[in-house]
Amino acid sequence: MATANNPRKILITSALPYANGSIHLGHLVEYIQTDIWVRFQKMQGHTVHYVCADDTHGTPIMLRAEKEGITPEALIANVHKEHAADFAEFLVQFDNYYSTNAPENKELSQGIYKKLKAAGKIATKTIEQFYDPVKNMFLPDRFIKGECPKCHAKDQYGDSCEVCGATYNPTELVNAYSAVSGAAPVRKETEHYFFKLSECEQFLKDWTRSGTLQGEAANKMGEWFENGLNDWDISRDAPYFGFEIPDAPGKYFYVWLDAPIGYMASFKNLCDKTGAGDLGLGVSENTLNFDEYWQVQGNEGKNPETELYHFIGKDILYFHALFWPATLEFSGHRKPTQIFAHGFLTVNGEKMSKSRGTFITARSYLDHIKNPEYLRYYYAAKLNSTMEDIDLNLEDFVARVNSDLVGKYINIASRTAGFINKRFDGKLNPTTNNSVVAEIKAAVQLLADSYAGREYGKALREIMRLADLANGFVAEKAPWVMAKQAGQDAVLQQVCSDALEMFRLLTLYLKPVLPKLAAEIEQFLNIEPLTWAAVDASLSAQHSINAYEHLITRVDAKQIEAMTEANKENLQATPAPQPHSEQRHAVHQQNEANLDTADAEYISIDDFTKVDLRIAKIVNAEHVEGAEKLLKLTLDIGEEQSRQVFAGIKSAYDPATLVGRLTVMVANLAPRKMKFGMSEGMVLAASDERGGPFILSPDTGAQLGMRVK
RNA sequence: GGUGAUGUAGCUCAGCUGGUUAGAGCACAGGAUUCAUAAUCCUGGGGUCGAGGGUUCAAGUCCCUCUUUCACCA
Repeated sequence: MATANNPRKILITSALPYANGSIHLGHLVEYIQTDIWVRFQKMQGHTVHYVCADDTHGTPIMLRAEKEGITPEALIANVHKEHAADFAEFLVQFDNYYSTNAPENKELSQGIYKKLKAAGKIATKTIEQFYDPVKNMFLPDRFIKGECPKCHAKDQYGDSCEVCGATYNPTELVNAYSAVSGAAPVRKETEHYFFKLSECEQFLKDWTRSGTLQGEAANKMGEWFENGLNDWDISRDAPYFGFEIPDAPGKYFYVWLDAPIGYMASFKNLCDKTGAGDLGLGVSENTLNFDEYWQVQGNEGKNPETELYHFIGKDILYFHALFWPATLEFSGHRKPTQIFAHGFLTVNGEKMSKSRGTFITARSYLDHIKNPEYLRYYYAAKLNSTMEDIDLNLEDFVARVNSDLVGKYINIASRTAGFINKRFDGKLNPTTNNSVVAEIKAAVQLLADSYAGREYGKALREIMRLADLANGFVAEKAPWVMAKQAGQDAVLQQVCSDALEMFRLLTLYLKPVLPKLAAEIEQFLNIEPLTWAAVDASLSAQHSINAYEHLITRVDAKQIEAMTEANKENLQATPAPQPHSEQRHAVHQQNEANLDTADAEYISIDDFTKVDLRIAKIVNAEHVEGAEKLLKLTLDIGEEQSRQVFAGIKSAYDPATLVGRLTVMVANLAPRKMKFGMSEGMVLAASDERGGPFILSPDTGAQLGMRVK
């Protein structure tokens, strides 16, 4: 283990926010989670670098800039300024907040691409994509709109319907049109560059199981492997805002290729800035060495000298646990030490909603609630190491902040500092060997472990339990009684000094979460900035504290109301579409390579006769262990061997009632290997949102094996 | 449709490898206290741990079925 003399060298990142919108409370879960971890590690005395950047490339940004009549560069510069200010006010303390549209990133992206190419991991393939013939550009799915094929709601996106929730391919949209020009999209061939992810399967299987992911995340990855990995489409055609691919004019890197490389670029930029002060002095201790953090060192590709951690949302696990490590591996770089995925934010138990006023931007929070540390505290109280979603319950938020922070914690100082200041001129007594102080100190390891393990909720529960003890101590000693009695001065001073020592320790424990408040308290207590090692110190004899000024105020529920009201008003002004998840977007990008070409509205009779429909008798039906929706059916269609078919009808049928029934099956469907065995056909059943599934039954007289046509 | 999660007091959440009458905070009720921007302390009411079945001497905790909510994929 690293010690204070041998600090660990840690590079930490949060996911790059897209430069196409404001930071909102959902984003902040991640940045606050990461920042707390960063601050904790720094308090431990480790060498920590926390970098991030705006993710600036891609079609949405290009089009938005055009719409606003400015260059993409101007757009992302504005957004960068806004994002940086939001993060700073929420006390998210990056060591560097950069941009993916930077020379370092261009050089690194192109360099990595060249190495992947040299390693034989790049291929080209001609694919067909939707093309806007008026705008003369290829269209990502989300820029194709039309009527929902299921409920026929107008103006739905190419991947899913926001009215009925159906998901589909853009090809299924009725009367599709380009969201850019309104023209009907046409299909057009184009050559794309692919990263041969399919060849990286073994490496990735090993890597995802090597302790780099949370258990749930590793399970999730197993799912991808079962389906087999597809090659990853990493190119886009001009016009595109991004980096041009070397030796491929008119072809650009897909934004998701250069986005994670932005982690490296931001760090590179930091190294260069840091190194500038050491010109001519050789390698100073403060000089950051880029290669030390990114090149493979040591054996087996592991890097024992430095650590690399990525904090991400569970929606982009795919990119960080598959594409990213593969990209690093085959371009000769080190891989992340661990990836920490967190869940999403809900507000009052539901998805953030503009109509309910719960789609709250960082700025709006600051305008109404003012104090960012309330949100940091509340999130921390809810956060753990899993990928579960966390809920911001606004009523609970008010209650928790007021009772925990104001009522319990700050109150300890508030109720005792007055005596010290008024009666003893700010002078403290040396701390006795107080049992409550001892218990608070004894929690140090548990708390360190909780923070390190990202179990912030557990840490804060413990801290609040300790705060309760401190208040109990004050209530028991009743200093206000002593104050009225003669000859009790020394005891009074001692009790209050003890209470302030408790307060100091609690402040230390809370500092990763509440850094600004902690700094104010350090000033009040007249002490050096608290580090984790300061647990062993104490407020010593004859130490003087400064006058107590009220440190924080309660939140008024009216502020919350005003905030949600204000955000409801925003809805009228900006009818912006609900942002699509990055995951969905990106995976559809990938699937574009696999689009079926034949998609005519009519099929010929020949097409139909290809389907061999038969009357089948259900000779057996049973539950499948481990399957949530499947029944295993044994079907007789008059052949020598009966067929085994897995059907997703468990929700509607009890197996016992099915045995003996006649139904209709597709007899010539290619057998498919499923998790529970081979499925050798398909049973027909009707269903939609009104109910189902309902399996088909032939009219009386039909015999098993008869052809349906 | 598949997969990964999830469902514990009014609200937000703890409950590790199964083990005494299921916990906390908030809210609520009663009492104490007045140092503290009505904060604090003590006591109390409140839960068939999503439903059903099973394993076990013993299950919130393990297994099966159904179901809720969320996410990813098809």
